Amino acid sequence: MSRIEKPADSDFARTASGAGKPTLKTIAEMTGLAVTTVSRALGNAPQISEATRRRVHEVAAEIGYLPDRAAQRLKTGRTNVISVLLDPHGELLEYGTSLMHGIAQSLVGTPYHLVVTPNFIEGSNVDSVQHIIRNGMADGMIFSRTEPFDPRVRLLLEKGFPFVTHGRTEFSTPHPYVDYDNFAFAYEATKRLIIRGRRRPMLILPPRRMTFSQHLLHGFMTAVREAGVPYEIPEEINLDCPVDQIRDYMSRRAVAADRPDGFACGGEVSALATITAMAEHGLTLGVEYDIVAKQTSRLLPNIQPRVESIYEDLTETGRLMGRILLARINGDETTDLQMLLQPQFSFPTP
Amino acid sequence: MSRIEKPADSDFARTASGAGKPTLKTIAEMTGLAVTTVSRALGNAPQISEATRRRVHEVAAEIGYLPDRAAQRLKTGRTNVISVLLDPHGELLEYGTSLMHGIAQSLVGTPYHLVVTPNFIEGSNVDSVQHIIRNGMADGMIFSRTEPFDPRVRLLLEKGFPFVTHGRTEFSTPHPYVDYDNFAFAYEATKRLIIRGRRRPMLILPPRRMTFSQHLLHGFMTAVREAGVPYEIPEEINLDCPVDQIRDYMSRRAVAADRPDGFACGGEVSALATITAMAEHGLTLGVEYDIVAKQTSRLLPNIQPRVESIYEDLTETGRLMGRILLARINGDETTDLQMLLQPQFSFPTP
DNA sequence: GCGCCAATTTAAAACGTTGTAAATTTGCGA
DNA sequence: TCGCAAATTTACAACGTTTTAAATTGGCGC
Repeated sequence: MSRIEKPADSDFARTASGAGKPTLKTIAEMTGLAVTTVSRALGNAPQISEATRRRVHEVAAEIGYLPDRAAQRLKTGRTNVISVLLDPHGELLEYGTSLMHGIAQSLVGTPYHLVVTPNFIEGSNVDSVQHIIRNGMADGMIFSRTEPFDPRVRLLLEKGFPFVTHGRTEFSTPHPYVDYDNFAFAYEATKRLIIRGRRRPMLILPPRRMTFSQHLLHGFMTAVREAGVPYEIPEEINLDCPVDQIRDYMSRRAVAADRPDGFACGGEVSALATITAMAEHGLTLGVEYDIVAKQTSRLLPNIQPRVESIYEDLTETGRLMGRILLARINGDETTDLQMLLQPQFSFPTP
Repeated sequence: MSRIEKPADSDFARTASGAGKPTLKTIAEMTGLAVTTVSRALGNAPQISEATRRRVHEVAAEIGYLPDRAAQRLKTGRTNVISVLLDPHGELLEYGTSLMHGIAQSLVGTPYHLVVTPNFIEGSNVDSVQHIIRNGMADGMIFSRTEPFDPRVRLLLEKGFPFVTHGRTEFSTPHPYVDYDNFAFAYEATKRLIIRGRRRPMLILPPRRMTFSQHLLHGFMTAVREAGVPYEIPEEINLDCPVDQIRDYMSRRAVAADRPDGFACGGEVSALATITAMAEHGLTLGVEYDIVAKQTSRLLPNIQPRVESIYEDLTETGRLMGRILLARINGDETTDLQMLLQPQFSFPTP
């Protein structure tokens, strides 16, 4: 009994344009050379004569030859793949496709492809990493939102697998990362609030487990202590909370006797939620309170009321991450492997 | 010619970590079967006895065998790759990673990987498609923002290459798509503006060349004609324009004698820009004018002033696109290949 | 013209999988 | 016990590339 044939099985591979793709053999036949020679010529191996090297390249270009990824991968064990771990929170506003665009840009002109890997297993994102390493799914890996002792980083370091993180860790072994100076951001943001006369600043943090939460906290605390003002850091909410939850919390705080009058927001969403909550109680931005927010889109400067915003360029971040990862994969030790991007202030500090 | 028999010794198995990834040969040696048999057993081929089929599966599971993608791809010509064409405008707010998340979700549990392909060549996005088809880079393709006679679609249809678009075309040959009913959106949005007493609605369109621009226009015009009110459709700006350009335009229109008093916005950004521009001239949402906007994030309902918004679920869209594409690749003709998602109104039509 | 080393080119064997065709075993009736 | 088909397993050849080792060519001094 023959297997139940899939009806039409989109047999693209067998028909039409899928077939007849030029291979090394094609070029070999056209030039009268051996396949091996063609391979070496294209790989610019040293022992090939300049004449044949050039001829092979010419023919290859003419017929639009492109090496078969599968065959190369099978033979060499190199995948030419960069894996991006898709963040469960990436669906939210904060993380647009900017990072992805940046990474993709850095890969143009290289043989590397960008493969998006969702977290297969809920919660335990180490398993995705484990899976990729064990099964040789990629030559390098990129991910975000690191924790001080991020188990993913630990595993990758242990295995010696190339990677770059968006965010730092506290491992003693250094590893490649691109990060935003969240200390500087929080420090500057808070200082501006204070300079404007705000006397009870609030900082809205991301989930505590993430490294950059500490950096923000540190920056905020430094500014607050320098000024000697009281402050507030809500425990109940964080930047990953649903918008309405943040708004509700703010709404409750808005009516308290000791309500905060300045907000350092780590993202656009929390800023908007705050404005909304304040407005519900007749409080006006710039009058009863101020906000300084980090923005990753170009959105905030264009809404009313005007929020002071400090920009984080995620596209550039992605570009750098890609570049660093490629260098890392190529074993290039000369490139800087760690980058700390400075906040871009719309206005100079007063 | 007798093969050198290794006794089927369980110690032969390299159960431990690292170097040697298990292959069919590993399983063959462990079970004492031939590689071919193991392959068929794992593929649930009919002529394998139930006993061996089960045993092979057990061993495979035990050692965590996973077929080598490169080898499979090389042999079968199938790549197990879905290519997503990265939109040059995807970096903007409107298109978050929602679509990507949706697609990725639909691929979980399948052997398919999601490869993000940027437009290599500026402007001419047909070349990316051409490249993917010619070089067999993927088994299927997904992209957005179709035009009525989109050259990408034409090419893909011609070549018989599996794909799904986000957006429709006007080709007579039907092709798989998932689209949002932008006619319904624009019609409803405009009707609501009119019901609220607005007498000069404005519609902000995406670039005219895109199919859904026509749909929006049609929906808007239908509502406007039914009501017999004057209307306005700016030529100078579109949804892809930078935020400040939209804001400036709105600002100019706000002071005109015949200023529009109702806005049907195809996205969050244009809505915010409009609010800002109006506020500059002392015009208040809900008093001098109204907005009904399409939102793809959950942002708008949480800002102040309150914009009436109609939701488009891009994650669900991505999920559907993935599902349809997989069905298409498998030659499954039973699945609906075209889906038109209806707008989700926050409130029922009065 | 010969020998020999260097410069080129080449054949053959892999990488891990699947398809084809052939070989082996099994079951069962005569 | 044999024969013969059906059931099951198998060997072998690919897919397109790179690597290893071997073969061919060329140059040059004699």
